[in-house]
Amino acid sequence: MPSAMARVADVVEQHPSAPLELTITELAEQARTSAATVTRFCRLIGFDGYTQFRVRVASEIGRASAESESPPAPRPRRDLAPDDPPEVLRQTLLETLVRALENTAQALDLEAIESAATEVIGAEHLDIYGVGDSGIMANALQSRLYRIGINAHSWTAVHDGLASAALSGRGSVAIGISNTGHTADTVHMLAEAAASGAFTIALTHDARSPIAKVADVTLATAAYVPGLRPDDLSVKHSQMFVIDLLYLLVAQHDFDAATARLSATSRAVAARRRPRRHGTPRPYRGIQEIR
Amino acid sequence: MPSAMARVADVVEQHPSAPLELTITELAEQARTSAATVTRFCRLIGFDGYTQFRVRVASEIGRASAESESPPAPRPRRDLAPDDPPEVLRQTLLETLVRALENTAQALDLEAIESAATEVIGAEHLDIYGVGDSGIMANALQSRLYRIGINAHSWTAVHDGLASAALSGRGSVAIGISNTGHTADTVHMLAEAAASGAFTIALTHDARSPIAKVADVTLATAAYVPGLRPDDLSVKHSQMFVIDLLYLLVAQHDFDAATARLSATSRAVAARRRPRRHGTPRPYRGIQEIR
DNA sequence: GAGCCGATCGAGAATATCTTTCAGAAAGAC
DNA sequence: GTCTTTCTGAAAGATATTCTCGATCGGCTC
Repeated sequence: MPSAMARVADVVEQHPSAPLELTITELAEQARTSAATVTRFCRLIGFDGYTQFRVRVASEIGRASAESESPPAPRPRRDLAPDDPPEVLRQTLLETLVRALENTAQALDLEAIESAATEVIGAEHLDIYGVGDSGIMANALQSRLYRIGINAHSWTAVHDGLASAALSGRGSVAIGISNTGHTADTVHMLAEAAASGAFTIALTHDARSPIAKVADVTLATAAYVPGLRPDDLSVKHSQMFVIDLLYLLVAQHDFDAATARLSATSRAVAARRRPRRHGTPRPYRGIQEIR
Repeated sequence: MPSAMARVADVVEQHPSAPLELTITELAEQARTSAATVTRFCRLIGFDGYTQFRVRVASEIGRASAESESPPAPRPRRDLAPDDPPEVLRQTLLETLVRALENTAQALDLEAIESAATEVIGAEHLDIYGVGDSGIMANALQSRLYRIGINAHSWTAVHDGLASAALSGRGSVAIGISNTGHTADTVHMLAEAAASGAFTIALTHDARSPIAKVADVTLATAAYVPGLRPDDLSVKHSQMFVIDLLYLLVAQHDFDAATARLSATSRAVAARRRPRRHGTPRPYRGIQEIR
């Protein structure tokens, strides 16, 4: 986030009720910036302007105070600290991840993911690019899609990926995965695929990053996050959530065929299993929630 | 109350959220009166003006909605259905995953994972086994641990894994990942490592499965789930949660060294990035939550 | 019934608040 | 290095809110 706007964010974070008491000009002074920047800040985080932002803040504060009066004391948001005992670590991690998933679900552009799913369904050829950690995600997506009959390939090395991208054409679809959206290799592969005529989909945290610029459709894996770092644990969960949903939308398209194929792969894998100790394996029943 | 003001009061009573959405002029129109009267009305009931009144109304509404939601509508647990519209799919998936994470956190044996972390920290040699989808998780864990200085290898092919397992000995640690706990290859690799003298850790959904029997420590990724199917989307999130926590516990052990190493890998990767468009990259500050 | 008084009201002026525009500065791309 | 793009605050512009003041109305007294 640009620094002047970040200062506004800081002030709001420090004094959540500031927007209620201050005019836009006063708030701007607090943040050592101009009213114009405050307006821009409100826009950036999704409001029409300062007034709407203020209304929302007021409503949140009302909500928070109502909740704080009722028993379940909301623990303050905590960072992970090096000397946390395991119980705290577990709880903090859980809360962080749950919040990340909720944010991701909230921010996800359903139209974008639907159109991505439509393209994937109609694809004659599907490449998935990702390097490093995102390469692992690329593999996960590939293996999942493959199992429901989508002829996907995942490429985690730039040379191989570029070769495949060059072979793309009309009817091809390419998905590039990059947390930061700045990973040169991935951007390169996706751009090459686009140049060859493929429909391109970017999966990234930053909807304004280079990879988003070369993509026809961008799936943001979370709302804007300042200071993203490569080891952020929640990032993977967010990415996987988007991948899950994409997979479900694709599988939905031809539900019966997808479950039949899953059943077949399941049987094939079962032969490599040690027998169960009790009960008989249940018949495959389709894409459902586990209990 | 004078009649014009009473009309204002009526409008507000009928549509409590009206002041949030309407300007003072619009609200005045609704009440068939003038803006001046609305201001007088706000004064009459004790506010400085329309803006303060609006803030208070927003806050009250937030409070009310918080209370009405208070028991966060325990929506009946839903399965994913083939004809769900995307909004429902998103929400159902979110709820499913959140529940899975909560269950996993709840069921996790902290002592077990602490002792696993201790062994990993002291390991001279660390093998991670997993095939299929669990192989992807094995890779994810390996890459994470490697980056904080744990000399880990992941093996996703049984022959290679067996070779490495055979080379294990005292001071070696082996982690086997298998959803079902019945994957013959993974069980085989872990058993071989155990036979060679390695300390063995199993990561599985089923604490009573074959893989758990050959392991010194078993980390259950959730309570026992009958009828596990390979495409269950929540399984990966649960596994990843356990992996995250294991990683954090290991990283905690030597926090400074871990962050220093992460910083180094981060810098190395940065060279492969396209430069950022604005702002300077923040210095690496350790394992913290993202905002 | 006429005249007076105070309460209430709305129109428009005055002010405060918010948004947009614009041009310079800074950062990034090439 | 140059050329873009992005970010920023100042000031203009637009809008929203409040204030002023004269008009209206109902009730009261004479």
